[in-house]
Amino acid sequence: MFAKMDRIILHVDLDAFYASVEELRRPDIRGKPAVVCVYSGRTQDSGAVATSNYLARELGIRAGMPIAFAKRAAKGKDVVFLPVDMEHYREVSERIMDLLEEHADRFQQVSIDEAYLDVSDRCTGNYQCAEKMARDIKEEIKEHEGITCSVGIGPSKYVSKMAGKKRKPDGLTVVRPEEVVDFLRNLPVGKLHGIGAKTEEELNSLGIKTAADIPAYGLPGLEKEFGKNKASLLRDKALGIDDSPVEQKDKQQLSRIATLKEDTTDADIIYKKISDLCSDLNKKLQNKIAFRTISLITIDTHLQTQTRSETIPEADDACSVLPSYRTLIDRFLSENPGKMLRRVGIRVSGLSFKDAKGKKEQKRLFDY
DNA sequence: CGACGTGTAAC
DNA sequence: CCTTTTACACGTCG
Repeated sequence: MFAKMDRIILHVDLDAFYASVEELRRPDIRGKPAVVCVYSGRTQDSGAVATSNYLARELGIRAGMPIAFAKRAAKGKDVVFLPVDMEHYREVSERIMDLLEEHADRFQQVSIDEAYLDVSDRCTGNYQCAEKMARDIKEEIKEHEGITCSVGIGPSKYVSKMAGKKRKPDGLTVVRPEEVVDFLRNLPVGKLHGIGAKTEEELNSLGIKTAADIPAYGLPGLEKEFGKNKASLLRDKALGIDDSPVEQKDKQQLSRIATLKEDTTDADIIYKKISDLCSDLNKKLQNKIAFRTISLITIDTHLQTQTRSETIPEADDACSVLPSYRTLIDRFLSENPGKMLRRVGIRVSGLSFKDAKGKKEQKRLFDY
């Protein structure tokens, strides 16, 4: 009989990634707080913070914050503000991900700066081995690319992710299977990966403050509040239960969104922007990805998002479906008379991948 | 059930 | 005075 061995999974998170990469090529900003920004281009300083380095975080400057707020926090201090350069970060990321993949039996990149490595086979259940691997990986990335990362090790993706959050930057945290419940127990629910502001608020209002409070509340009670599905999800997060495999997933959708120079209700202005976004998306599609559903995304002056979508005969060229987008725009406008839009976007979904001969292929969507 | 729209979450 | 991209769950409608 072969008992199913416990898995060992590493979560690798590149520290303050965009900022770290900038510090590498801009030695002059080292030792200073640095803020990497997405400028929206409508006014000076309109836009949001993509990443800040740890010195900037000490000033309270965090990802997602409006640039104008960050500037206020930086007032009088020597803080460097830089625009994002995604192309460059993607190059660096790609090289690092290639390094990481070498160390894994199974590999899953989850974003530009994060990946899971299943090392169960090569470490045969030995956490010492996994820890050594993590140190080797950290050293290798430091040596080859000059940046630090934080690694979490645990028996599942979720636990490794939570472990990694414990010590940053340049951290290494191991949570063994028998330690999982204790490790999570006293964490505030909002700290659990997958529990955001809304759910945190809802849990708190029930008197549920820490992870341990969740199972203590009882599954039936949770189900009344959250429904069967989410209730069991919450309980699993509290107890560190996660069987999801480390595997590269196919993309389900691709989208592009942009901020308008000025708020508008004008179909022609919107159409023009949509047409730009289609051209941009085509660079990604490369005539290799076909789609069956298109969506128009709108964000109004109050930052409320709405979508209008339509399933169409399969297409592989975003620009070729511009007439359908025009229809969606007109539909949206007639259903929302006078609504001022701030941002507009497009999305294609129902994707399938085509090979060189234009034939449909099964997997491989994640390559693009 | 498939299509569509919204909400939540994470980066 | 607030970016961008993706995923997924869920409610609703026909």
